[in-house]
Amino acid sequence: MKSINRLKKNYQYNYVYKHAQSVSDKNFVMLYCVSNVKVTKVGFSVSKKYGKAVMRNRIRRQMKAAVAAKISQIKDGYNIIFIPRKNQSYLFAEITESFDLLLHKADLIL
RNA sequence: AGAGACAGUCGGACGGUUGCGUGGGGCAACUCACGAGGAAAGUCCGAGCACCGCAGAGCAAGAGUGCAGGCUAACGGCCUGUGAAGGCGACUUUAAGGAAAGUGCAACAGAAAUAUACCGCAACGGCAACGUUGUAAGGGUGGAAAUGCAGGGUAAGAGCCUACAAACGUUUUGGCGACAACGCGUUACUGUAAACCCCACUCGGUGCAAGAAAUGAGACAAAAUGCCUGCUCGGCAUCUCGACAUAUUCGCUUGAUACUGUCGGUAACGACAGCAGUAGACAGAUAACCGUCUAUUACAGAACUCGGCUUACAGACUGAACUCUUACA
RNA sequence: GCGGAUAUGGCGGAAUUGGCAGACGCGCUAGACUUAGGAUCUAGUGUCAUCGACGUGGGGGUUCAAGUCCCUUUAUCCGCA
Repeated sequence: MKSINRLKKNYQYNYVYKHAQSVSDKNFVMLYCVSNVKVTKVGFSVSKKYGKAVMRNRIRRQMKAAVAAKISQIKDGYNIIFIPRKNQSYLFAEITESFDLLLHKADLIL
């Protein structure tokens, strides 16, 4: 995942939280909104309640890997945040499946 | 053979595809090197470093430490000892100064809780009930009742006397010392300091979001305001200020570094020589998937850096041959 | 990163300087009253092998005695930026 495709600043996250529409399934929540830049930026948020640092890092990396595989298929000009809901570990395939579903629901796939 | 005790190590490996961070090379495409832990954790201590001018002086308050000697940059850490407690033993554990400076507290029970005489025992008086005196053996209460036990002694008793033991004080000897051994004296002074306190020693504050540079916006032309944690003294800054905003650069990683050997030391550790490599991000890299190895791996993720402590931990392994029990020779 | 607080029956919340743990309120259970329900009144209500023992988030320690003092640990909450 390229550095340009990431959400970086706290104010960027706050903007998305304020203006976002949300889509969710039983495992993940996806927040998205239209950006004023042409590039799509993706961020990940894992709460402290999810687990200890190792658990949080692992789910974040898996999510990153899942998004990196599809970044070329996603429409340009959106800010997206993914949040895991449950306190459990996932298989990589489950994550990919969920993300596909969510992106289709939100109609962000080219 | 069984059961223990001690010291320590590792903590997945290899291959494939696709990726990430930092640094080097290259005009570029790209390529090369390196890339989490023993606890990175908890934040319980100690330092470095930075700023508060130097980190200052005195007083007060507050906090911490508490057997001895040593090690260390320092420490509340470590080592070797001493005492005490536990274990048949190898060995383990230990906040272990002062209760004879003072204050407080000790419920209930019990006659009495730091001072005493309820029952009792004995003598004397009395017909008797009982009284007076002596006593602290025995009884019961309690965590604790003027050391325990045996003999002598006595009206009954009592360290009143003696032996053994206990506690305390002390001469001598040994030890750097904590302390130990022997002798002598005494039998008083309940416990609690992890209650206040006393004694000895230590401690200025804030923390890398410290702080320095840069850019931009803004404010003020004011001698009073702010800072050095309370008070007193003493001092500093303000003709620019400047975390108000940006998060661009620095701080940022080679350090009281690890390993190996020799020497010194019981050891912690030190000296010398050799050799080894070096995460440094800023929404934050070290990954995703697959295959093989019996295999779905424990606890767990650096954020300025070190030294400790504490806590968590699947499984695998090593050393010295240290103790006890049983069997056989 | 730095700093602070809390934890007691089913719930809220007491317990003085260490001295009988569960005061008080809510809830729950049973009974009374009522045709019935509500309200009201009365009694009970931590666990167990029920003499008694164990119980204040978990584990140790000091003390004759610990909810209270000390150490350690877990969870939750809050503050600074």
